[in-house]
Amino acid sequence: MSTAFNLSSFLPYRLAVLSERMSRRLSVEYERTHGLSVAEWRVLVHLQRCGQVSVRDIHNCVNLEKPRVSRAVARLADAGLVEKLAGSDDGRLVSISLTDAGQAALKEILPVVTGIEARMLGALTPEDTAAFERIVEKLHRVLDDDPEARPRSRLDMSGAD
Amino acid sequence: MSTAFNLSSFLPYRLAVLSERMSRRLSVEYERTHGLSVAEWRVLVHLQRCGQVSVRDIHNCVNLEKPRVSRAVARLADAGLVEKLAGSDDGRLVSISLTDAGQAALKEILPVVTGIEARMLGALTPEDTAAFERIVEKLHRVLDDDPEARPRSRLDMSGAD
DNA sequence: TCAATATCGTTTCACTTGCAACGATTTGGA
DNA sequence: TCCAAATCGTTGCAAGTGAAACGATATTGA
Repeated sequence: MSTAFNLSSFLPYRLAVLSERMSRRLSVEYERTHGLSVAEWRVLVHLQRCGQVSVRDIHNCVNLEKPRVSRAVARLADAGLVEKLAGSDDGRLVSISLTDAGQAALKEILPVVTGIEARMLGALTPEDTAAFERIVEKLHRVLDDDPEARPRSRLDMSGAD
Repeated sequence: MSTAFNLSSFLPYRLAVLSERMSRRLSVEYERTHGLSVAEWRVLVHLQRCGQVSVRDIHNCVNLEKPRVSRAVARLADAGLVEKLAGSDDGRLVSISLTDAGQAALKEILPVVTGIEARMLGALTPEDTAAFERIVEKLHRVLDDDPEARPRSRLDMSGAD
């Protein structure tokens, strides 16, 4: 009775369960409509935002391991949603960008996905949303100070620079 | 400029990134010290709480697919941390319980893991913690009403019964 | 009673994943 | 200049994963 540990109120577990459920809900959507995986979805979104980027850039920005990015890009290129160009000045770099088909796909997916997010956010009060931001950031900060934790990618830093 | 979608402020993404980082931080701990995976860790914890249970029970309670539970239990049994007994009345059921070694392992791991959690919670004010609970529950409720979302396991229901 | 159905745990199969190693290219220093 | 070290993207490999199928056992209904 001293060691009564309750998994269902354990912070990391609660976060994992909610996150998995939410991610799954979304991925069902773009998997069914466009056959995209989570990694591919993230790559597309990042490309729309940043134009021409390298694998390394994507890796640094959307929290995906380098091989995962490489494979996601390869699949997207096969599907014609993305274009890979040999780097001009630096021969090692690969310049990745959206094709018209890729832009069209995103244009279809984005409203659906943001709609689902809106339904979630709609259940929260403005104070909730603000609190959520604050809490997520605080938890990240704890991990930032923990040498055993993975560093967080730059893009996930919330202004605190 | 109309479709300026920012992944890093997208709710499901933010949740996924934080959750992965936190889970990884924890799993590093019990992986290094006891060679446990996330699934195995969850099974152990559930057993400590519920005594003798079946695979199905675990599956329903700790958000793991059935095959994943089955394999986690098999590995734990090989490692001697868990005991599998043929069901007495119902021949299909398997009765799974902690061995002494399993209890000992948990006794070692739990303080470390709860310590990490405490460091996280320590960064939050009591209001933050309360808000977090409330927000997580609200988001779950939205998914509960979504027929496309996975149902949530009973144990993850927060009192709202 | 006995066949049809449901449930339990395991296994098969195809696929994904991360780590490490690799070849190719570039950079930096002797 | 030229070789060592670093960086980029890819791939080999071993392990993990989910969906579906499977054998075994229980339950249900005629």
